[in-house]
Amino acid sequence: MANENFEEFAYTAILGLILDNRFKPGDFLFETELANSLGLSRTPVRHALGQLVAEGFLEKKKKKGCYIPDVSAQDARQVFSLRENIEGMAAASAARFATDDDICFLNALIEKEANPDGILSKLDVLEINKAFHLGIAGFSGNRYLEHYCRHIFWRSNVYVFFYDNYYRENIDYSKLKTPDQHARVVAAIENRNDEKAGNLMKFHIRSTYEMLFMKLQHLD
Amino acid sequence: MANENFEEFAYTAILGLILDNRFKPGDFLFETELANSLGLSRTPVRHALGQLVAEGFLEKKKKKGCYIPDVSAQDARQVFSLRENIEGMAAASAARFATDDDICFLNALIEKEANPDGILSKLDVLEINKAFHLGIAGFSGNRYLEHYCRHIFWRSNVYVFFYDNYYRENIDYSKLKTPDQHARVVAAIENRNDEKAGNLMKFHIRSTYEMLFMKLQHLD
DNA sequence: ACCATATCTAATGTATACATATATGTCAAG
DNA sequence: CTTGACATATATGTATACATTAGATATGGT
Repeated sequence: MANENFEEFAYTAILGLILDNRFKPGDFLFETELANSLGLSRTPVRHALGQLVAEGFLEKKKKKGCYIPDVSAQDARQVFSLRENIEGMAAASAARFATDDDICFLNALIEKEANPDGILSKLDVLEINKAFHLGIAGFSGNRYLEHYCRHIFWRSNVYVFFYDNYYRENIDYSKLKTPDQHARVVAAIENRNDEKAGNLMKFHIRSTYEMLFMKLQHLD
Repeated sequence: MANENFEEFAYTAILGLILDNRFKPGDFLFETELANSLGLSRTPVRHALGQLVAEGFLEKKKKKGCYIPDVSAQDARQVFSLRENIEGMAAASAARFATDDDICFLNALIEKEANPDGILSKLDVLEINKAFHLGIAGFSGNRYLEHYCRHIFWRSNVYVFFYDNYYRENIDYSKLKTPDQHARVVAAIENRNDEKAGNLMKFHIRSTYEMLFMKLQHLD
């Protein structure tokens, strides 16, 4: 990945800024400002913003700009209800189509998740979580389903980033129940039990949502 | 939608060209060429292509360009298997959340479908079909699900346009089984039977796929 | 004839100048 | 004090010129 171009650089850089809590929901991301701060022209920045909008990570008002999507309890319900079903499908499909290599990859992930060398930074956790969810999406063997997973994953992460405890306080991640839930999904995939894999994934996502739920009450 | 800008115009225009089979799988879509033929500069065209790539309609090679993904029996399977589940979800959701007005709208559609005044042109059929599927998507009450429905609907229509009998020969549309299947879905929604609505929609889409299936064999 | 290497070309990648629309603020009328 | 028309600033939308590079073609040594 040494030869990434400015568009790709801008894309990851902007994503990094968002994950770094540099913006709050509703904030606009100005092309000019980003271009200056990244030392680029507006062109690649604009392209990157377009991708982020297409992927659902940002929203856009015509002739106004891109902004961090506004959050509401109702929106969260829609997002997570859909994510539950979409990723449930992906996990079930992965249980049927994942190769042995794919499953090794997932097992390596949950091993690192449960027994990390050293403490996991927030960025590490994001990386692992992303690899897990998008990995399974990819192993579903359906490129369109993978695409939807990617979209709804990022969209729901707006909530996770801003309301999940782990991203606000310093908690020992490996002690949370998330790694265990991940492990059980992978086990079901390894056993080629598609129905169980789907249901465990749905449960995992619903569990994440319910953890956020109380913190979202005030949004209604 | 009178005030759409050039980026949106380019987006729909390019989509139209693809659905019109103006390119064959593997063909590159050149920015310069499209810009000239649409009477625009490369900038909005490039943006539109970026969206289409982000949405999975096109693929892209760095520094080379965007091209039509391979059409194949396997791809059709992926598309329709996903569409079945996505639109199934939407129909089930619509059975719970559609307003009485929404249901009136759907009933008017199936009435026009079963008893058209005069013969229905291919474009009429497309229009009705679009209104039915995207209508239900909208009545699901989930804007993200609606977005996915819209996407997979158009993507699957690449196959429908070129392999469905109705679009190749002159058949009396109201005598096909499609209108009846539509009607039964609407009835289930009207009865607020979400599970049945979902299953009937899945059946309808699977039925469409199976009608195409034989004609797709040679693609493998 | 074959393969490696140099050259060329056409399309993408990037910067920049300019056009246009939205939001905000000002000011006068009610 | 509120309201509405109008001016203005600012950020997006668009066109265009230029830079870069992947792939095609030509070249030349074996």
